[in-house]
Amino acid sequence: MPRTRGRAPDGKWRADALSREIIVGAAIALLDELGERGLTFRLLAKQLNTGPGALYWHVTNKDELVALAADEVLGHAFTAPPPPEESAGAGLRALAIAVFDALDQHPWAASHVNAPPTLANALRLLDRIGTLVARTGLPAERHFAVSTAISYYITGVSAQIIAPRATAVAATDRDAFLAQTAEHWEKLDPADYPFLTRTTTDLRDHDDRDQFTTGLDLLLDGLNTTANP
Amino acid sequence: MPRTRGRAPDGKWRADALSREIIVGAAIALLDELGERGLTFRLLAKQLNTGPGALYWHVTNKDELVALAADEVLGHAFTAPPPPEESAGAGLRALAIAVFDALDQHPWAASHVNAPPTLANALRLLDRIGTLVARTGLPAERHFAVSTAISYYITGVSAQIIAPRATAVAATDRDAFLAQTAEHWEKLDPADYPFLTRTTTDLRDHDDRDQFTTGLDLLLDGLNTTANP
DNA sequence: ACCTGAACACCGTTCAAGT
DNA sequence: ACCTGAACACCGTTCAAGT
Repeated sequence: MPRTRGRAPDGKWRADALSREIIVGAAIALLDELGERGLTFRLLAKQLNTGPGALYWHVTNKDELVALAADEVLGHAFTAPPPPEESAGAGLRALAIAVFDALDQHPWAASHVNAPPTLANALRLLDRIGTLVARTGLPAERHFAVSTAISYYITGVSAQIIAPRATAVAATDRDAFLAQTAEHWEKLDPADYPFLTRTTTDLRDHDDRDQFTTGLDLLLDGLNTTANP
Repeated sequence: MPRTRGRAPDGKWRADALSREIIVGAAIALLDELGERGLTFRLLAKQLNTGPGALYWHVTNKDELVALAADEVLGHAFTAPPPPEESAGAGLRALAIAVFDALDQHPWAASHVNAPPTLANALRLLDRIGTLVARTGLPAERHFAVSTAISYYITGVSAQIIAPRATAVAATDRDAFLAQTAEHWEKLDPADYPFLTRTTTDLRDHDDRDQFTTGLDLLLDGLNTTANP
């Protein structure tokens, strides 16, 4: 797993040399355009003017490639510098929303951010959460459990909300899908599903980002009352 | 998509007739044993003494088959009848834990419980959550957002916690994986990762179920203070 | 209506061989 | 050290043909 660009035998840089970063970048482009099933080593190799075998010198296998691509995308959440002095709660909220928005741009990525973190940006995310949690009044022995809980919420709930868009093709399909699901709910027996049958308009009209922040704010409220009882 | 067993031309039941339920049941067994990649239409057909083509009469494709299998597994959370009269919070907590435990037994399933729900048991889960949420003092227009938030937490965070076990083979691997990840964290620069580098023992010793309930309790605390300010 | 199984159009991955 | 591309061992899915 080299971290530098290749060099031709004569010692000069090859303009078209492969590298992990170049491969991951091209993979992200294909994933955005064609989804996870559309990403193929043959196609990726063609885009990079090589054979499929060449990629395996830089990347262990497809699972690793997709994981690297997802971590790269997660890193987009950190482009803005962390705002200086705000409350821990506000910092956690801003961080969570930045992650949601980053993953929202690349729907295939959300379900590939794994826990516990081992890749650079996932590590960074948990560390930032932990540092913010440590700033609350919470006893130290609870920092790990609470920080990972928040981290799990961010990536897990983002994946739940965003993943359907990775299957449905375009953004326009979302409305059609929701309308169809709402119709399905309307046909259910109200005796069996009293809640769903009276909630179909909310389903049609809901906003994904609001869904994410609703649960997030409940979680942070709970953190707040636990830390400052 | 037939819901009944097949019948031979002479009108008698065939003992070996296929059905959606039989196929899903056999698929669950293979998924448990071999994981998602191990489930193959050829292998599944062989187990059921048919050819792969026969399965396509009962099931649209592999995605649908795995989704049906996951929903079936989710249904295990409802085997115990809902305890009669408890507080909404206690009911939600018990329900959430029942879902976690059900998915925990079939690690491949967690990441395939999709939102918004369209299959029977996922619908049932959201309806039960909604009914419990309606029992709190929360204004009606917030019921949908809060219920789905809780539902997303349950399935999304369960998937995050449980999914790694679907890749790692046995339960013994978990300790090895955590130890290896902890070693990785220890080698990080404390200047870059102040939180992670002092939290490695918590990582080694944590319990997955506690992780799940920690965030869940924060969320329910938040719900409680929001509903009864 | 339901099942059969060969065939199609792919995959991920490996590896001897090149430079 | 890095790249090439043919070859291996599979897949999911379709479909004409059977009962």
